[in-house]
Amino acid sequence: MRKATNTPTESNIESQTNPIPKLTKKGQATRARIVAAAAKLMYERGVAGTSVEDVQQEAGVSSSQLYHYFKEKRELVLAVILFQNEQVLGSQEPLLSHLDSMEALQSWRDALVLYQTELGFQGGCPIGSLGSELADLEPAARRELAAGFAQWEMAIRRGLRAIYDRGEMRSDAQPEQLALALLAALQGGLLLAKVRKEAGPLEAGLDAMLDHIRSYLIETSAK
Amino acid sequence: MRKATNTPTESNIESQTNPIPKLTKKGQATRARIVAAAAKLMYERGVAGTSVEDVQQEAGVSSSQLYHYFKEKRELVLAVILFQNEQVLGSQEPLLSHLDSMEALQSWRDALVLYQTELGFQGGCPIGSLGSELADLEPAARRELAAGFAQWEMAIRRGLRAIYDRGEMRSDAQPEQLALALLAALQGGLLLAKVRKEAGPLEAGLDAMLDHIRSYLIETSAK
DNA sequence: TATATTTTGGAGTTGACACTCCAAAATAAA
DNA sequence: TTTATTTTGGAGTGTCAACTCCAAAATATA
Repeated sequence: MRKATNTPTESNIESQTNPIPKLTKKGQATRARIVAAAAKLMYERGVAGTSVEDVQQEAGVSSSQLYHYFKEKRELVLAVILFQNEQVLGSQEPLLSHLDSMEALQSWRDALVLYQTELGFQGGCPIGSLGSELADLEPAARRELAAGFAQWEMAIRRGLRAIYDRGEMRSDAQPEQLALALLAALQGGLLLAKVRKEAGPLEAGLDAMLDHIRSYLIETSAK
Repeated sequence: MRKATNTPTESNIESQTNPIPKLTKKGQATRARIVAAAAKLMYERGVAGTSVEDVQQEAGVSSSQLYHYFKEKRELVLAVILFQNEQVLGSQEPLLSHLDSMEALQSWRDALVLYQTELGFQGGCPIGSLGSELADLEPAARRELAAGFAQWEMAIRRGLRAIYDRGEMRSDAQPEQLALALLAALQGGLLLAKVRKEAGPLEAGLDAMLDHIRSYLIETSAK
């Protein structure tokens, strides 16, 4: 996205209200291919580092095709954000939907660390990276990214809340705060791991936060 | 930075080995003005979103001046990173160099939250933002950013270590891990706050981690 | 003061980028 | 089958980006 060039229309509401008005099965497939290609490239190179032409090549479509499905690059970026929101949340299922025990939290932590290690600590979190780049530049993008984080936070919160509601946590624990703190530690850990190219920060952040959560557990062996 | 255009030279070592070979007093001032201008713009718009021409205008210099002091944009970016490393660490002094009590940690936390609130949660951490954008694209930049984080981590670590060495922490505490975890929570909190435009995530992340550190304190009232 | 070096002005070059256009092919609707 | 709509190909277009060049002014050095 080139600074603030050619930006005649500031409107950005109508884009996601009716995202797919009338698309043939073939059309939907093409559109999906474009979004997936854009998501991949923007994850690897950032939004500004990915040209529309790059996306065309990666998806194997022509210029007119891309602009048939997306009015402008910004609209494609919004579609990519929705795509990544689904991907990130989806790829953590079913772990994410059952974070209602210390064992489940530990498994989730292990899976995250393992996955990032396999990736070589490249890319970090798709939502986090997009957030860092776009939050102050594209209000519409910021909103969607915040929604993605909120979904994520809620999934964690539900798990902690379940533990709390089962009476396994001291009453002075605040599952909501802990969930948000855990997400923050995760995001920070991912960022630091990406910059340092090592698992240490991610492990330290998550482990400390899990330890902290553990410290609120009641009796029944705080394993 | 435009994709991978005109990138004939991959060498990037000689740039910071001898950063300021022979510069007049006037020359140093001009160079400093350029770096400060670039740092400001890149913090606000990202590296890719800031053109060399933008920097020229902001600093009030001509094209030949900028390219007299910096061989290419990438070299300017490296200078900006060094600048931000100093700025970030420097702006937290003297708080950062005396994080050797819970009270000091709390004051530091309060200052961070207050500052971000005043900023309207824009920009986040200069090092973190640059890290997110550049870590996977510019190896030299990644190294400098990692060094900046390391300095930061060390400052925190020294504080926690002092508490530990005074015997005020349980012996099973790991000041090194806690320091890194605290930095992760801070970075994640900053990122989430930037995306959500509210202090909540930053407060939750830091408070949880400070609570966790507090839980290691021995007797002497865990205030 | 004389000479070497650094600093500056500003026009110019090359290429990439976001986006447009128009007609043809494919598909759906009637 | 006919007609309307969607999908596609591919060649533009204008702008802006990074970077170059050369000579003049300012400053340091001898």
